[in-house]
Amino acid sequence: MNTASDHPLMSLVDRLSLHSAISPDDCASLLKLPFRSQQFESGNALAAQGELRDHCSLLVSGIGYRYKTLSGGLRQIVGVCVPGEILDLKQMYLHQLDGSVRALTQCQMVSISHLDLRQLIAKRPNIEKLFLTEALVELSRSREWLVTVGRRNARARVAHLLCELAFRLDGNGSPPIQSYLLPMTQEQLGDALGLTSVHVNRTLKSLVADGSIARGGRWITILDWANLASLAGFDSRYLHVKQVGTCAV
Amino acid sequence: MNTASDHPLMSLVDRLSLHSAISPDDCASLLKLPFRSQQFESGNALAAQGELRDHCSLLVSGIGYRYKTLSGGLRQIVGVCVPGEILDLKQMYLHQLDGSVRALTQCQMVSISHLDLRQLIAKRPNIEKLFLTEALVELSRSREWLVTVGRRNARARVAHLLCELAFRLDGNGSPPIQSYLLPMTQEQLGDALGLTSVHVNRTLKSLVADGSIARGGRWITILDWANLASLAGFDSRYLHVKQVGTCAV
DNA sequence: CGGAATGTTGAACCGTTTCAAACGGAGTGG
DNA sequence: CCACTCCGTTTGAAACGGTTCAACATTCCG
Repeated sequence: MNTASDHPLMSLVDRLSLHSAISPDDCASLLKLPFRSQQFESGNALAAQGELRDHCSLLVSGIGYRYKTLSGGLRQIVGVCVPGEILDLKQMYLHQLDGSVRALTQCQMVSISHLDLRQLIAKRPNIEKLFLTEALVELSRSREWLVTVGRRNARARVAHLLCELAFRLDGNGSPPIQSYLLPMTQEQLGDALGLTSVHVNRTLKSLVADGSIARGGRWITILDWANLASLAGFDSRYLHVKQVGTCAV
Repeated sequence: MNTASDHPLMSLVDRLSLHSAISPDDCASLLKLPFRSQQFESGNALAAQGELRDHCSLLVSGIGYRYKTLSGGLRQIVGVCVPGEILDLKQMYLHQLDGSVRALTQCQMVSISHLDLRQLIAKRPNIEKLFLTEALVELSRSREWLVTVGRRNARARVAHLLCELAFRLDGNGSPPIQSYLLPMTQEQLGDALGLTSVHVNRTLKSLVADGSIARGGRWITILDWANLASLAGFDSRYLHVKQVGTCAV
């Protein structure tokens, strides 16, 4: 089900092909890009250092999160990053970065120079179209997240995030996984959902109480997908994943 | 200060050039696109009808808003649209639309066929780069909005939106305007900020009470920009507007 | 083993919502 | 010109969802 290959850039190809058709030629030329690889421990900032300034960062394995910090020290997590995502496209096109990215789990990241990427795009403009498509999907996720935080109550917020993670954590467009290791603390869940870690805790317990999920440590099992999804108001279309499996919701 | 031209597509060129450099050739070829124009009254859905299905919609004048509706009837406004914005790029690249757009004021909209646009892009790939840049700026705004709704209290939320509107409503990259007609009802403000219209009302009054703003009907005057911006935690960089004026904040 | 980070629980508190009623202005028809 | 209606705004009082603070339990990790 997953494309078998240990080439780091294959993660990018896999991800792009979730949302668009990608030609063999485009794929081949992407895989020819020069890159430098780095490892990051959980909790560290996912950012290229020093001489890699004019580079794009690609998350190859592991999970990360995007966040912004308020002056008062409050933090809002604005996105979860999965393998194949380019972490700082914005910097390449806008020469300015707002927000930061950190590793939730141990991560492998790859740096590709803007120059190489621009040369590739000049030769194969379709690559830029793929990037645009990715940006639009990310925008779509961001807007749904906004709905979650703005208009859903705590139970629906937590449920919605659990549903999204079930779809995204294995990252190959298959139906939602039914059981997974939550990659974030309850405090991070709170920062993502606009809640307190205390209230996230109580909400998780209430979801367990009515049998929607089961929980062992950070291990989440979705016991009743239909119930959880309806409670969350979850409609997977906003993820814009070309359905390959047989997933109703 | 505004580019003087009554060609509808000039609004697009103006907007694109807020965030990127745009060559005279690209500009000229954009202006040659065939289009069809439509008017919409305040409150109406901004969407091309029937035979204009495979078209992109460009907002030429007026203000609109994007929103998503929950099953329970609750609504979250996820963006404000100003002239020059393409309303449904997503549909062109992802063949699927989530969310809707409505007119806040009377709007002029122009439709451009996907086919024409694709042909233009094939000839001038740089146009796609401009669209990508726009999408990234919109993503940036969407994330800041998420911070607003997730982690700011009611006063900061309202203040932040007022600051953003001061920057965007006249739409040509100049310093924030100090006085403007709020294009939305308090209920719409609430739907945008994840608040109740009742509480928006009280919050506006409290902003008036401490002298940050003045208000006459829907007319908003920012009396103390520094105060309002600091109260909101507003940092205009997320708008990614190439500063032309002399604006500190 | 010890210490730090994360998770859990209770009780009091507070920002925001809810509900309900009244007010104001704009537009319409008599 | 008045009466009427509609829509948005304003105000008050009560209720609620979520926060805060603080203490304790647990897990993780060196």
